Amino acid sequence: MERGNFVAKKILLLDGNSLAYRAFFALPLLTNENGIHTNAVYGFTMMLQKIIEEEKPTHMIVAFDAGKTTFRHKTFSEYKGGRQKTPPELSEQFPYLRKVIDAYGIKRYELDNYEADDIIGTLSLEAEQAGDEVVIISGDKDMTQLASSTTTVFITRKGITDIEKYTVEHIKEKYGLTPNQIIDMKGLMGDASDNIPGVPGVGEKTALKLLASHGSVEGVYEAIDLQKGKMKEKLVANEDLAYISKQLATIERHAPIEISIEELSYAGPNQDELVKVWTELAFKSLLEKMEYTAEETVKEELHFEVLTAIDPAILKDEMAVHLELYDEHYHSCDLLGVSLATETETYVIPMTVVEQSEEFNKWFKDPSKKKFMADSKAATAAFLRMGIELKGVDFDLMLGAYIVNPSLTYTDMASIVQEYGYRDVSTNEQIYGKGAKKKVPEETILNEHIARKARTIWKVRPLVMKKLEENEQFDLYDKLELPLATVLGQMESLGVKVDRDQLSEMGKELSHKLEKIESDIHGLAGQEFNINSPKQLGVILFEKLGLPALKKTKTGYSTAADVLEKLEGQHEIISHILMYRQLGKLLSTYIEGLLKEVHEDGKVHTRFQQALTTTGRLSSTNPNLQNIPVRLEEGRKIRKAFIPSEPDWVMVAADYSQIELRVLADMSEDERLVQAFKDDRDIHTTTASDVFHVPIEQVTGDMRRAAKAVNFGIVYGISDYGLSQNLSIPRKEAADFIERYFTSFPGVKSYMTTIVADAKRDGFVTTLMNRRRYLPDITSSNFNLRSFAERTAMNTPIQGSAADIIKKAMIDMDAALEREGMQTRMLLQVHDELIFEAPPEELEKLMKLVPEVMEHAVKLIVPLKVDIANGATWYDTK
DNA sequence: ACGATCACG
DNA sequence: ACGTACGTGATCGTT
Repeated sequence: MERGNFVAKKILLLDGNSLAYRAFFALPLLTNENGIHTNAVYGFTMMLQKIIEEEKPTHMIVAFDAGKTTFRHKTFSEYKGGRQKTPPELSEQFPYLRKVIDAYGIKRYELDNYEADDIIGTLSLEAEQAGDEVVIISGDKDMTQLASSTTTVFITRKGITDIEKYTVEHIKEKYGLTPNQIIDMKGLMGDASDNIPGVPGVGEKTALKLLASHGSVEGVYEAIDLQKGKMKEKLVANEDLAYISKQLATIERHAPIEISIEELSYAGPNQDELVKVWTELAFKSLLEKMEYTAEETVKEELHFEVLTAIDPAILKDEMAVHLELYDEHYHSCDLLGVSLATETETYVIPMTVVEQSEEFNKWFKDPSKKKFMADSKAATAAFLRMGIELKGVDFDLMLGAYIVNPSLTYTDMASIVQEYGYRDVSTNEQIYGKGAKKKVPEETILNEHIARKARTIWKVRPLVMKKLEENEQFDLYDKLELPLATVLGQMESLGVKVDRDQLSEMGKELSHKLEKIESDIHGLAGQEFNINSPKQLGVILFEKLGLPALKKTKTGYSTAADVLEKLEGQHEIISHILMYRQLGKLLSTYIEGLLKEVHEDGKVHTRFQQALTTTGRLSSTNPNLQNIPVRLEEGRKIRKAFIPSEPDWVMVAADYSQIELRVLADMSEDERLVQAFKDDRDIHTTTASDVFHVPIEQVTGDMRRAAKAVNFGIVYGISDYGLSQNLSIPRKEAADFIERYFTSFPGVKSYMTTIVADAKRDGFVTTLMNRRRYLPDITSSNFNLRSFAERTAMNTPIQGSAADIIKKAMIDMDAALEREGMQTRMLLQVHDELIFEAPPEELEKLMKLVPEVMEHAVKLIVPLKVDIANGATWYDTK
């Protein structure tokens, strides 16, 4: 942490492909309990552990070869020819290898048309010119050509952890050559493994002898007359091959890489991620070793004071404040204590002291006293349980870190701050344990943990702020996410009233229906079995009843709804199973599940996850109130149980109409799409009319349905296969639809092309409010990974901008209700809609106010449109 | 702990 | 040739 800029860099450049091959062939073909081969990943990991420990790098990267062909193939088409295909046992390990590297927090890089060598050659040159110390690690001796006074090349011997270090001196000693002459050696002797020919008949001995007297390939041919006999013949006959071979063996040191040394800084592994991937791979010995070292980690000593009473003098204008919670269920869990920190002081305040201190409460709700926190929404909601108000939140560590990179998982504070190189705080798991063994530790341990958290916030805040500024994301963070946290905290605390009797009544009815359907199914099957078990159901349908198995999953037959629907005409049992599934889902998830979540106040208090999705959307848990049924009437009835919390009040629901397509219109500036929204036309019908070249009046239901699917596809990052699946049509036809769509909406097409190109150039995409998502796979040579990243590049700006807009609307709405002095309460957000409860006397005003505010949350080149409805229950807001 | 399934936008 | 629509969470059965 205290590492100053004056400390020299030590840069480790690893050749990923070469090392993976080495590890694969050096170790026996290990298989873990899940049947995955792991030897290459294991060997690579062991090597990584050792090298990090011994070399203590400040910067690291693992470079990979991209694709099958490189610029070298243009020179010599047989380059690397005759090489055996990568064994599948090794190929399957590459995804895990990438996961391991990511968990270590090490950068990965690959570049179309170039090999790992070239990336490393280019980076090492950059480092050399800056005077930095470099270590290159590979299994390929070619790399030794890169050695210099500041660069050492480590080549793995036999095993993978056994290493030979090639310095300039070592190369001189061993071959009598300079690093540059290694290339000449390859030119003369070739390299069987890369299918570099060299001069036939010239081996290492001869090559070294020739170079000793002539210095280089060029030198040998300038003095060719000094050779005689067979040797001269061979050399003369193969002069071209010698030069080509030399060229092939030369590592490119000016590859067009879009990454610089500065971006490689290495801050150590993300322990949580490492545990995850090692568990997946079943690397037990490494896991045990980590637990051992985790406890050994030495933290900087911290002095703090545990307060039994609060002297107002310690409460400053700016303080880090942390509320420690026993678990993530902050609407119900124990509150374990509060800590405060400034530059010089750290305090721990037990909850009993907090509760009794009027001074603290006053300071806490004073908006001019700036609080730096880690999860201000949790604190807002948890303190509201005790009737304590929190105002003046000026920093939120979790939100800041999330804005900087939404792709990371924010499990606890230790994992967040590790991203910023800070390690002086334990993970919650280390302090409380996990599973059945979880418990509150003795007071001294607990207090230190809590104290360290406030200290951590204070320490890491400037680093997060700097990142936000650098990325021009401060406004997104400060004007959007931070104020939203408070709004969300209040919404969660308010909760939504649930009519338990209504749910129980529906549950009874459903149970009876399910019993009946169950016995019907068993009757039709001729035996009893568990309908909920896809395995047992598969056996009944596809073996006993002999129905055709149309799709398979990893584990057996697929019995998913889309598969069963295709079988509906073939056996009476199918429709019963579909009905059983539908009703069973309602009963277990939405009746029984929901009832379990109702608190003593007769309300459900969801938690909106604000730092979770990669696109910027919220998510909702315990219970999830963002997926309450609506599409089918039976399910929709569940919404009758969501009622206002005051007598005679009403529920109000307002949703954005086609917000994602409007965002697309805005970003693509496609003329026809923009005009369609300006004219307030039905967008799917308009699309159908354009794509099928028929007047609006002649658009049939099926045409509109197809157009709607295409519009969805466009938003998702279209592919012909995806569309064909959705519409159950041949892929060719789907491709044709897409083609016609792009002809009609050329602006959309060029937007899609541009956004993917931008993502390739920048490594990330952005939304309306400058939210970022990094897409490292966009340059991958793996078709699947790359395609996925490309679709994400198209989808994230759309989905994420829509998320930005409704978040802004929520903040504006909260302010509007406050400003108008209204009693109406905002309760829920469901991605494109907001749900309120309101007293009847405010209804008329509200029905105007909400659309007004939502439609003007941001200004796009197309209008935003909001539909609003009210009723006695959520069900009735349609 | 994980995959299959299905609920939502 | 490759094989998937984007983003989530809860429940169930199986390992």
